[in-house]
Amino acid sequence: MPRRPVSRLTADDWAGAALDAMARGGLAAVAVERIAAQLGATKGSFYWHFANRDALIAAALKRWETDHTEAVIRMVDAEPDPLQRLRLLLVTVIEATEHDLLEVVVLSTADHPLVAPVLARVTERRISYTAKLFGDLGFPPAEARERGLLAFTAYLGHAQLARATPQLVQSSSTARRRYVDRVIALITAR
Amino acid sequence: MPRRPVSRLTADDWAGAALDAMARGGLAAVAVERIAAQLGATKGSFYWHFANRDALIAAALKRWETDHTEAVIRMVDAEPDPLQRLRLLLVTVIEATEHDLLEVVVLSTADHPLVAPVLARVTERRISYTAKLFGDLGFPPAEARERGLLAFTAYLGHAQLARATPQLVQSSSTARRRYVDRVIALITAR
DNA sequence: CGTAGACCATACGGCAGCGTACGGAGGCGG
DNA sequence: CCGCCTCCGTACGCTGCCGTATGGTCTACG
Repeated sequence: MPRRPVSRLTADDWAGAALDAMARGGLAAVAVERIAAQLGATKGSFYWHFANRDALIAAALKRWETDHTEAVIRMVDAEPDPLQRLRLLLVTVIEATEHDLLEVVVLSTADHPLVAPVLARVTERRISYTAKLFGDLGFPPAEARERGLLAFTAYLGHAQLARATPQLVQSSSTARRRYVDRVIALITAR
Repeated sequence: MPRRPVSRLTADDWAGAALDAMARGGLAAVAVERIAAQLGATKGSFYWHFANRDALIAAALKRWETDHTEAVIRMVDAEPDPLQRLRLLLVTVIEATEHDLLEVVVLSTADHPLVAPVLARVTERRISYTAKLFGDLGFPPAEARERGLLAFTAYLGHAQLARATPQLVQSSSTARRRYVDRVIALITAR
């Protein structure tokens, strides 16, 4: 079993550093030389592990795709009560948008050719899971899908609003809870 | 009264061209030399009218701020019936996001230092107007504000969804109308 | 111990974009 | 007709970034 020396870097190290840079400065911050410097290496190392910059972006996005969405779904799905599941999901993801810049950065680059397909998959996965939650609440499939989509747009809108006017989005946990309660009340009304 | 010869350009010409470029390729497309070429001029002209690139971006954003938001508000405000006013607003802005890329481009650059303050002002203006519409419907001020904010996040979320997964957002006018109806029904429920 | 291969640093070429220097054209008043 | 002021084209330097070429170093392994 080969032990990896600290001085050597793996492709995953680069992908992780790329995600960090992306969270801080957007897709434009994923620059080979800058990340190399911040990693204490040079481009020579990078171009050994990756063909080009696009390959790095793709790797970072793949990691984001597998790590974030599925982890949240697994965590939420452990909650037994259907209504509490929905509430837990909304609270979790809305809270996440306030410290996890990555979410909103990916959103802001939706039209990038490398981002678009990943984002489309993640979005579809999230909406269908949310729709499933409404199905668990007893709504028929079509209706569940529609309400799930509404819940998702409420989430997206809140995330965007937090960026556009942070001062309007009170970040206290009670305020967040009130917002979620309001959304849930409206969106589960029969 | 000095007549302006066609060969000469004004600062407003540059701002307009910058908005066009921005609508097509985002903030990164607002490049001095590229816009100059597309305008049939060179940088020499540009740096006579503007100090630097940031000044051009600022001018373009100012024009967007004054032109778009107020125009929509004036148009919507001509509708006499309060409920129809709300419906007209939602239909108009949601439809607008499908052919007016500018909206969503500005959103996607929310964290840019030049964009942030403009976007904050525009957002606050829009939310407060939407809140006023709910006030017209008879809701008390605090409640109107809260519902206005919800309506606005529904709009933002839909705009983001249209970018993330265009295939999920049916662009037919009837589908759009159904979505708006659903949102209004939920959001005006007492 | 020695060699092959994995890994990386250095150096280079190229491109795109910003900003500056400067000269020239063209209208307009004197 | 002449000079001035406005406006613009040309040429240049600089920086940041991508990608390549090439040689060096370290490690596993025979």
